[in-house]
Amino acid sequence: MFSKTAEYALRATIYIAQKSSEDNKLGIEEIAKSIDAPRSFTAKILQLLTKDNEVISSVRGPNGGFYITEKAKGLSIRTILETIKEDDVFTKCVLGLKACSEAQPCPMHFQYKPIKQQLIRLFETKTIRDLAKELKTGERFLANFRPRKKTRVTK
Amino acid sequence: MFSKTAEYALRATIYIAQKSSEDNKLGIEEIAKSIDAPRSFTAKILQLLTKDNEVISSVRGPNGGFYITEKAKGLSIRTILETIKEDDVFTKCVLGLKACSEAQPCPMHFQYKPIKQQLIRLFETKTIRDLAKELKTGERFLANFRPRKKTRVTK
DNA sequence: ATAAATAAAGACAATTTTATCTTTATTTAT
DNA sequence: ATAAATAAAGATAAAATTGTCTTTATTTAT
Repeated sequence: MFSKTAEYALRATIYIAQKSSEDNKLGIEEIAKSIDAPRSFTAKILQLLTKDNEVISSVRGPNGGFYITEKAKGLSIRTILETIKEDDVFTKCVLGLKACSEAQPCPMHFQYKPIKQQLIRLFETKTIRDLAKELKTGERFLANFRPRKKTRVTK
Repeated sequence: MFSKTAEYALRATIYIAQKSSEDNKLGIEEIAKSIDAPRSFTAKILQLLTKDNEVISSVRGPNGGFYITEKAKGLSIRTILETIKEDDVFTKCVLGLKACSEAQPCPMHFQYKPIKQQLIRLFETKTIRDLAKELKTGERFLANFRPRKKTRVTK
């Protein structure tokens, strides 16, 4: 569904939102490791998202790193995808027809329409904060490996 | 959502299903033109789909070309995508997490799940024949340009 | 002021996807 | 049998995506 770029962008953003704050910034090393993505590539993607500090904020130097403001946490997941220009799913025809429209629908158009609308609704409704919150409960995961079995506490 | 390969595969298959029969085969030239796809690339993709004549059938030589058997027209749209290995949408995690599962869900998992299921249902339910039929009514389009305005019949 | 730590920027490289071109094999019609 | 028409196969190339490395700019702590 999404490109690697989009996947890493989403994972990184959610991770940063969960773990960071203005006075607890995260380094690229930690971020990349935590979301199981290539370090330098992730850095490049974050550069896109830090343009004008719109989605992600960053500062350089010691104790620098990435974080997300409370305000930015209110942005929708779709916004992340729009920022990196990966929002084709929401706008394009399933069959890739430029001319596909309500007036000149492709054979999938009307059947796909309600699904697409749900997709849009989901990605527009869900905020960065929402996803970060879910993650915090420990019932959702970003790490790409099996969790260690809960060590049973023996008396 | 889909790669160019998948888009062309779907368009070509639907087109062939609508226009061809065992004794009216279509040449690659016509197919590519009709679905607005690069000729040689489309040929390559059709090669994948004609493997074992499973989805699309072909014969070489004069009056040769591509067609789809009545039996194959009963195949689902998902089958086309599976044949060319473009069915990630139906199987992979939205965030690209290999470890994502019911037991270790990503933050999007449960919200995305019903949408994914509808997607699967749509692509598994719809057959090649269904889409070809819709196309035949003239109320659906594959061509990627605006239709000429209906010439008004004057007395 | 200097050194250290960090992200940003830029150049490059590898891989995958998309696309084209040429040659070969097959089939049909003559 | 031969020529013509077609798809199949293979080789190559262009473009896009994914990934890495090096240098630069910025910030902080000393």
